[in-house]
Amino acid sequence: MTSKKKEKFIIKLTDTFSLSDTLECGQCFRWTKMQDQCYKGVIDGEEITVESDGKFLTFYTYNNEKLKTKIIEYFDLNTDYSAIKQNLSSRHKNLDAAIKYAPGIRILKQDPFEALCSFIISQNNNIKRISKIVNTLCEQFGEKSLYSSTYSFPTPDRLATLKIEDLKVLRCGFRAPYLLDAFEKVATHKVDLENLRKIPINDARQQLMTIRGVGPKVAECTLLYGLHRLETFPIDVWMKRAMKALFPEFDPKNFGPYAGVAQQYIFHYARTSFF
DNA sequence: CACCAGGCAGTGC
DNA sequence: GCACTGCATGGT
Repeated sequence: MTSKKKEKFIIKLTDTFSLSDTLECGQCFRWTKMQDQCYKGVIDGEEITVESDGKFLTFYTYNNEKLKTKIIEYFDLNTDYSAIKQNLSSRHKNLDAAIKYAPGIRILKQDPFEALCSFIISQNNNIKRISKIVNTLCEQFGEKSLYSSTYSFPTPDRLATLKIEDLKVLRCGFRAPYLLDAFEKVATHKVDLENLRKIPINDARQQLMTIRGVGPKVAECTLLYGLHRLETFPIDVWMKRAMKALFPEFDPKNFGPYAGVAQQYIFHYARTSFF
């Protein structure tokens, strides 16, 4: 490992933002908490340490300032969340309560392939073990960072060369064949992830669900967290409980074009406060 | 020991 | 269409 010092960059925040709520609300699996409001992770293959006091977002990286643009993009800092939250708050008083509970949450713009694989792994699983499996996948098949011990998320081409026995080290059980099918379909462009950004949402859902092990929930999470399709609305066990308790007789359609953002506030509220 | 965890595929009706 | 079940693994 080369000894190289990380450089420091500062981004001024212009809207409500919570680093911890954004990274710990269940949408991502590869960030490690270093201390309060300080996390280490990987964006676009580069190890990054990020901290925030809510007014500034400070990051440390071995790369140059070009990463600044990527980080602003990753944390979705150019989107007007006050407008989105205003839109959502007016739709239901309990949604307003969920938003006020953790108003600094943003929907990350993660890599779509990483999101797809992560949420295939997430099925019938818990967040701690999902993180463990995703990190092992990176350590086993990703590229090691030049200056540190972190690994990038492996490429579809690399993963498509693997056989079922290669995945035993992941200890991901019945999900292994699902991952293999995702690797193959993405690598061969039978499922073209980038194309899913622009096509009609139901076509995108159908495309993803041609992959074994990808049902409505995993497809929805891939579209929301990997492709920033904010109109999607992943429903898992927590969301079912929350909908029943907080929004009886309320159709998810009524959450409008930012239903995915609503979902994230409700999910976090349900999981950490309400029940 | 049972039951659960950000579901899904297979089966039976 | 809808209800039910098994599924790998690790944690309570």
